[in-house]
Amino acid sequence: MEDVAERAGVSRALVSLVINGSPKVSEQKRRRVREAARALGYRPNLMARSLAQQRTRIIGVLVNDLRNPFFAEVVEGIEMAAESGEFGIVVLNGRRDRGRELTAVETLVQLQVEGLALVGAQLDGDDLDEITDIVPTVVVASDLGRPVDHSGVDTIVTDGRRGAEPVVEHLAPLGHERILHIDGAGNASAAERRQGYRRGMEAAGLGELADVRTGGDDEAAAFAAIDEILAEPAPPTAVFAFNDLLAAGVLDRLDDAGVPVPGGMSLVGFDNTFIAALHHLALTTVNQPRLTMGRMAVDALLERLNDGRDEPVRHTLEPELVVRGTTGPPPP
Amino acid sequence: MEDVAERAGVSRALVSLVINGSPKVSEQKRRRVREAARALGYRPNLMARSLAQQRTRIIGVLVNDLRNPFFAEVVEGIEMAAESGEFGIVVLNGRRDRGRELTAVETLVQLQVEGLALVGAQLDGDDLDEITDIVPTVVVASDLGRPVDHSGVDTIVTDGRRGAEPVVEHLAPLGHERILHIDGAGNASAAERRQGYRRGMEAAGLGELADVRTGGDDEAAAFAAIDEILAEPAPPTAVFAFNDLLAAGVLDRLDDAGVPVPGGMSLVGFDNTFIAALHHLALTTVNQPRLTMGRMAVDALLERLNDGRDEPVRHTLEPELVVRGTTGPPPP
DNA sequence: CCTTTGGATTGGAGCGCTTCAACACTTTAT
DNA sequence: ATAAAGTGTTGAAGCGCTCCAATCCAAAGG
Repeated sequence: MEDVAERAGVSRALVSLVINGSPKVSEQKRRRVREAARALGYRPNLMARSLAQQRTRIIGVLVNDLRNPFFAEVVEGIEMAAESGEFGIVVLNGRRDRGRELTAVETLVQLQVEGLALVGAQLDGDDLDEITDIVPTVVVASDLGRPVDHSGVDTIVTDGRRGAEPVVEHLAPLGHERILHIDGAGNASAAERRQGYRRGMEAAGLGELADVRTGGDDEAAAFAAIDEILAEPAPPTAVFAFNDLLAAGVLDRLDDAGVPVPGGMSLVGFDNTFIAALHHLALTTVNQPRLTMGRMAVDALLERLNDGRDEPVRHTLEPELVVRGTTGPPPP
Repeated sequence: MEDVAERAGVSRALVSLVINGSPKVSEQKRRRVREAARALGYRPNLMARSLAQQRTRIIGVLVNDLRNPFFAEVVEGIEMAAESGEFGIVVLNGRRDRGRELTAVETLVQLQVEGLALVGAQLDGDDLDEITDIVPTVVVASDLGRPVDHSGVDTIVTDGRRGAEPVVEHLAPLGHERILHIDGAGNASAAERRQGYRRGMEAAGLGELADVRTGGDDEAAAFAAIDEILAEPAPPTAVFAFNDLLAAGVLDRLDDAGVPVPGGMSLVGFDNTFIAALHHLALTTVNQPRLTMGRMAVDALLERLNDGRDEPVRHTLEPELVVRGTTGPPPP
């Protein structure tokens, strides 16, 4: 910067003004500075700038698992919204590991992010308590494992219960009674989806038959559960999986076992990722408005940052059942 | 930091030493400082630290499209390798837009990243020329559209030609002659894969029948091409798509048109993403060692950063044909 | 007892930028 | 003519940290 100033024959302060597009710089000097900067290949140091400016214009994003297309798309929504709000984002990948999530949040805070978006993170209220005093936080989730209750935290959730109930309401009238749920294990969104399933079963008068097996959040996590139920005397006629990835795993396993879908078994996923839409899977699933979730998350943060809002908001989005080809009447 | 120092009854310099784990601090003061820091909820400011230290320990990653599982996994490989090298990564998403890629690189440079990894980026030599003088760069690609030739740039590529040729070598013996390639359009990796296809066709004595249609890099990009060829008098009996996503789109469209796969048409993808492995697709495809590519990219950067290497390296990985269920003999 | 040694601690300069008050110079009002 | 009010421009302080050289202190050596 020194060099640029010298070459343009002005002070460092003026260079700064030019770079930040200040209106009160004469056209002449502006040109001189611009040219000097280009000639020298000058690039402002973002670290120094942030330090001096006491702001970074960065939103930190912690995401549960980038390999899951669902999260990738939420992040994309966040990115787009942040961009139009003149913010950048830094994405850190928790890779399903709570410990990693913790250090990731720590890193983001130390990076001085101005807002924090937790996408499907496993962290709970206690972990966040300290953080949210420092930086506005928004939790984006399919639903909340343990409800967050802190005035510094906004939440954007799709109502997992109201997403899961319709699944049962769709299956029961088709004639299914033994409907199994393979859950998301410790996943943040698992609990509420489980609960929705249970309520749905009860509402359909199938409360006694409700059955939940432990799954996880990727293809492989379903294998054990499927092998297990197929070996049972009265296997379920329908499976409701925690998410699309898991459902894809179920589908594979059923295929291996020669069970036709939906002829021999109906199957429902969750998230409505592009995988579910592939005709060869044609997975019945529950849609979540991913891009919208991302946008709302950023909006919530910007309201705090720009407009000074300081009471929390809770946005709940309605998930929506998308019926495709993996559900039908149970086998006779 | 001032506060911590005061509370612990030491100087700021000592606090710094404790935080950076310097060995020459008495156990007593170390404890005092640690405790004061905890009590005050002190968090070092990464920006200030980087500025003073003149290094960031950050590797910048520019990725073509995070929604594509292929790239997501390469990034995951990069992340893991960076982590074990004590580096953090900042991932920016080009979202298939060259302009965005350009600004993203600019941002990363201004962020003072110590290394730059371009994953499937569309930028070419000219764009990089200026950058690579400043920061060690590694290009990770399925292959190189235009070969990069700059002493500051390392490359990790899978040989697209040697990935594409075997596809033809697999299809031709099955009896296919009219083998179509739907390409990646302007995508960085498209050219070489196209070339591999052409050579394969020629080697199989089918040079005359080589036919390339414009595609892209996601599901939708294939629709036009498929509709087109299905309307022709002598449609191909096999399609080799630029990548798995594209292949999935082809599969969908063939499904719509009632063309059985592989009965009526054989289909091959590229990348061997988890989508291809789903039994219901069971897509024949070409594997690329994604995690390895990511790791090698970081290794290349670290060699420059830590060991001072300054000649470029070119690593070429061998892609591998994975035969699944979407290829078979052509219809009679 | 004084000097030496070496480990522990500290003051202060400096990293590259922003920003504010002060200044110099023009223009307009009086 | 002088004062007032703008414009442009600049010097210098400060952002939160690191790190070097200098200092301090206690133990060891003479």
